Amino acid sequence: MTTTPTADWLRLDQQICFSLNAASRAFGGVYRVVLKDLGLTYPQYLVMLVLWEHGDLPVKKLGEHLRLDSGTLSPLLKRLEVAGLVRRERSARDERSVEVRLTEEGAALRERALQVPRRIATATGFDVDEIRELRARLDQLTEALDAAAVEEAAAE
Amino acid sequence: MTTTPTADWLRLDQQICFSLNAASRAFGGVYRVVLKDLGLTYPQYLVMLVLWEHGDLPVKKLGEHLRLDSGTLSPLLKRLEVAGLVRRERSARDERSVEVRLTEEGAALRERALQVPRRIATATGFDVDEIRELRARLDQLTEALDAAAVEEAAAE
DNA sequence: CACAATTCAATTGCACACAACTAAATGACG
DNA sequence: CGTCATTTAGTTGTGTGCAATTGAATTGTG
Repeated sequence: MTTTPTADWLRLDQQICFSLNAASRAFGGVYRVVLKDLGLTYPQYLVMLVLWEHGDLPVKKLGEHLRLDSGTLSPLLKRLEVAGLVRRERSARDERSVEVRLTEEGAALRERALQVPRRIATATGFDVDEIRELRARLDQLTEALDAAAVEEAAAE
Repeated sequence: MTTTPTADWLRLDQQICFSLNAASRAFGGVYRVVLKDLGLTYPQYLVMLVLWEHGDLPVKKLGEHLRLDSGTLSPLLKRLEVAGLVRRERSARDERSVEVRLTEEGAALRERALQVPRRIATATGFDVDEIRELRARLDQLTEALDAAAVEEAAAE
């Protein structure tokens, strides 16, 4: 409705990306505290979530669920292996593929993790519906941004 | 309305943090493309935004605007200095402090950066009001999370 | 079967983010 | 004036995140 002067577009406090970035790091701070007893970082926790839900998976599939590539996952999985939570085994059927398997200890950790999402949800100060609403918005945003990134890259 | 079984809280697709993380990285992807001609990364762009808006600042103040500490800013500012966009000079009044100053080149870059926010805004697929709404939500979220992190940490 | 294209994980290099620590400078207080 | 707590950058170490490359294994095609 109001026309915005071009220079104002540069004002930091109008930058949606900055708010997103700040929220993302604020989440990181809460997760750091909450996950400390589990001995997990936030990305490691995400990997464990996927394994708990879907069972053993090759690295590739794991990456698809998390939108992460092997450059990120390889060292992360090695740390989880050192921690005794997963094993990595070459697939017999396809020697290129590496299966990530939960150990007993890794599977057992799930019990202690059950309380995490509720603690996080409480920390947001949002109720379930507000969280759902925000999630939908963010997913919509991600979809649009991914599409735009492809277009921008193609325009080079 | 519906009571959610505890186990479902662990389902990845319900994780607000995951959506936020995904959106944050999707933004990163668009910014990477858009900022490539400017020779800036996204965090470097944020630093330049602050300097363009507020003028020369000590590292400390810069960090307060961006919620970043010297461990992140020091190497980042060195890269901006190598790129010729800023100078870092010990304050005469307080030898502990380092003033970050825009060079001619750094100040000039602002002209080329003016188009960036609009390209980003277009990439989101949201109109101005939707962006404002989402920003408000995210800022509210960040505030709640920061407060919760302090409480959780204090509860140790 | 042979050979090119593809797939997949790992590695390398670069750039954050943040905790913990160091070191220098300042300021407050006795 | 001297001492000590505080402030401020910088450094180090760990852990992502991603682009680019490598190398091995597989698949598709003739």
